[in-house]
Amino acid sequence: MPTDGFINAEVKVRFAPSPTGYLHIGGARTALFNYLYARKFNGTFLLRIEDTDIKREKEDSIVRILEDMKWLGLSWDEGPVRQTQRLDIYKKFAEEMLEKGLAFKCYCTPEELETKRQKMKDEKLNPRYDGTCRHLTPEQTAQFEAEGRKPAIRFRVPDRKVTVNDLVRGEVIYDEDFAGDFVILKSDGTPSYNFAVVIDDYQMGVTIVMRGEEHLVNTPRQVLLYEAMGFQVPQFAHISMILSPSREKLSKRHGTVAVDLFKQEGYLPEAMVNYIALLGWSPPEGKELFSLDELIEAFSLDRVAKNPAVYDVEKLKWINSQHIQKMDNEKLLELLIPYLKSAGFVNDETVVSKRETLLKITEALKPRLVLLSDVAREAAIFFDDELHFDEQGKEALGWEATPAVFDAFLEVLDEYESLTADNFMEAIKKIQKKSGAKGKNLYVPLRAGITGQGHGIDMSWIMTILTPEQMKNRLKSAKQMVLA
RNA sequence: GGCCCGUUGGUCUAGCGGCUUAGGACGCCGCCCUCUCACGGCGGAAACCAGGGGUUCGAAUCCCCUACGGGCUACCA
Repeated sequence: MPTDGFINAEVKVRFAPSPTGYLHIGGARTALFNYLYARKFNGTFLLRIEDTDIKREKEDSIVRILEDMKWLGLSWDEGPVRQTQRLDIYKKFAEEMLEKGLAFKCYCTPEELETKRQKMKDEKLNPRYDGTCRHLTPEQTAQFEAEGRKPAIRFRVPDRKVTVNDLVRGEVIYDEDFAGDFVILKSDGTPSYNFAVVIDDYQMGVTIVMRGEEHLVNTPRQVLLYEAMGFQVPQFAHISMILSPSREKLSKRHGTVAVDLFKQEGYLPEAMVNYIALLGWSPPEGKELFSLDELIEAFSLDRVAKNPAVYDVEKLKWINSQHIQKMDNEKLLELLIPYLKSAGFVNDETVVSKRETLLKITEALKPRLVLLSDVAREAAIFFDDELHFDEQGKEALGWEATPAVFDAFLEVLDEYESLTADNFMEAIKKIQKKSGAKGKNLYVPLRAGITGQGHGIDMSWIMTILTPEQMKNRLKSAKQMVLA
């Protein structure tokens, strides 16, 4: 039995989404845990698409899910395998079960079943298949066939208790009557979910079935199928769900839940992965900031919580900002460029020609970025030469010391080709001496004069990144404001 | 209705019978750093461990009941 703590090359896990839309953070977490487990134990990570319900659209959805997984950095070793490409396999196994008497054909129509189900509900009975076709005579079968009815194939569910041993939840026992004979092959020849998973997980050699809690109750049915067919039963690990802040099942109504939308909003994949891991798994030590590789190292199934987690965007934001701060400037700038471009601050040419300046801006702004997209707002003072005054900036225009500071600043600026980390303090001192202002009375007018704002990043950054020419122009228009 | 799973500050969680006056993180508040904002550092408020019964010398931790939340009960996955 593979357990946490030693390397097992036989470990094989899988992520098996159904292509019903996009990858949301719950699915992403299931994928992540599988990925972490596979990597931790040198195992294999299989990706399988459960697309047997042909009524739903899926092509677009599959593409999106694969892209999201790649973006998160969750690489898989096998697949994607599509269940729709394996339909004859399921059919073959279903027929085999028929031959062995483990299953039977059921000619009941969906309408008939629905009527019966409703009736049972009304009589406060458990709505389940009543066994109508369990013991059909050859004559009855012939009769139905003659009517042109297409049969579904149902599993003859054995009448006994089933124990599921779950790596997260422990032993869960189900009574003998927990389920009626359920369909394994629909009348259109496609397999039902419970049947297809069992065949697939068995044939693909999956050793641990790690999935969402919504599948826990399906598990005894699957265990029965494994045993009926003589397959070795894998281990199971059911991960609790992720709930919205209103404690409901997550859906688009609760803000951003789709992975690709987080990407658009300016979250880092490593931050997403870090945050998602913390929902339902707790690190062995106090540490909470992890890279993917560190997660692989630290992950273990026995620290996965049983209770559902409510997702909280505030903590995600914090984690995102932390990952941004850790990133080196070169890499961060690359990620920022798309946002700078769409804000109209840079283009293909200036990205190259002004690279040094852009790197300085990146470094200056780094501590203030929560989302990558914040750069559009934060970097505006460097690219937009028109002053947009905020309340404090405007107020500073009226200060007594302001005109003198502006004039001193203009004069001093004439003395420099450019301001740098080395001569910046010297320039400030000169302005101070000429204007007679110091401290707040010096800095706030300086800041307001070239950015229009009363607060913001360190003046040393602003004055060394902007050119003297830019600053002079801005100061002049600020002077106009004072006079007006 | 039945069957399962869950319930520690607003949120994520630690805790797996005594180490607990219940620890950490986000958020919130205050102080420090500082021209300001952000970062960072320090400190604080915030949980009668869902409620009630047991078991035990001793329970957030074990058992039972109740409440609440969720899942499943399909020819959805």
